[in-house]
Amino acid sequence: MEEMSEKSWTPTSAADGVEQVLRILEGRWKLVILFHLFGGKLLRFSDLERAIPAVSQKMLIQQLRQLEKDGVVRRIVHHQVPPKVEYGLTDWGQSLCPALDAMLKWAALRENGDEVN
Amino acid sequence: MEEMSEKSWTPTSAADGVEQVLRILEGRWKLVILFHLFGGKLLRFSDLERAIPAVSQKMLIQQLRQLEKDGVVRRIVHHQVPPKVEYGLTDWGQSLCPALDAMLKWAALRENGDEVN
DNA sequence: TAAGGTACTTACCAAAAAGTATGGAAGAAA
DNA sequence: TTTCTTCCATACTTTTTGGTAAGTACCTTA
Repeated sequence: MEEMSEKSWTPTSAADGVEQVLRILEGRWKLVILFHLFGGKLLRFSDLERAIPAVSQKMLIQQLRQLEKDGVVRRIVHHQVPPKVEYGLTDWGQSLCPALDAMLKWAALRENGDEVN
Repeated sequence: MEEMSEKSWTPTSAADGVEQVLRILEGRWKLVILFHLFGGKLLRFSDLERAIPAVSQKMLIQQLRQLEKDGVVRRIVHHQVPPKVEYGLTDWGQSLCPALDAMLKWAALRENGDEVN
């Protein structure tokens, strides 16, 4: 368990790889959005507003757009009036689960009294 | 593979958990520092400066201090003149590997032509 | 006495991210 | 014609983060 993946990384290239992921995930509201969409759920813009009351419309759409651009979220437009737009995860977005799980497990290690020094 | 860990998470609590991890990892230089310290290496302040030429002293010490405060990095002071201070990872810091690995794997999925839609 | 190496501080400025407030399009229903 | 719903867009302000430059403390060696 001394290695990272199968590829050979330098400290810099590995850091770059992880940073790409962080850039996708970081942003005040992205994780909450993602966790609301996991499990194949499709939510409308207004559903997300209700689910995350603290977010402003500007922030919500901004984070959704970035997630979409990064290929994590997909946008389904129904041409109706009033408008109906649904948001869901792409397959790649769904496949984030193991990584997030690993982070939660790491965070959990802390409380479990494992010596940190 | 539909669940997150063994615990029951709400979208909000899971997002909070992951965000705690992101807050530790995010910061312009933290990942590079971490990847330089992986494998039990002990590096002096000046070693890190040389290893990461683009970082300023202010930034380097700032990121190190934050990592230390978060329990990821440990600081070993040798009382000498000129000063000698070494930095290394804590056990918990080392145990970050699987999580970072999962992120690299996720990033790699993208190129592998797996349909994103 | 002066110069130098190591590990920092501090003051100051710029850029990026987040938040607030308001406005608008597109029709359908009253 | 006015109103209503939904999904945004835009201008502006505040907060956070990152960066630059300079200085400091300590003791050693020449």
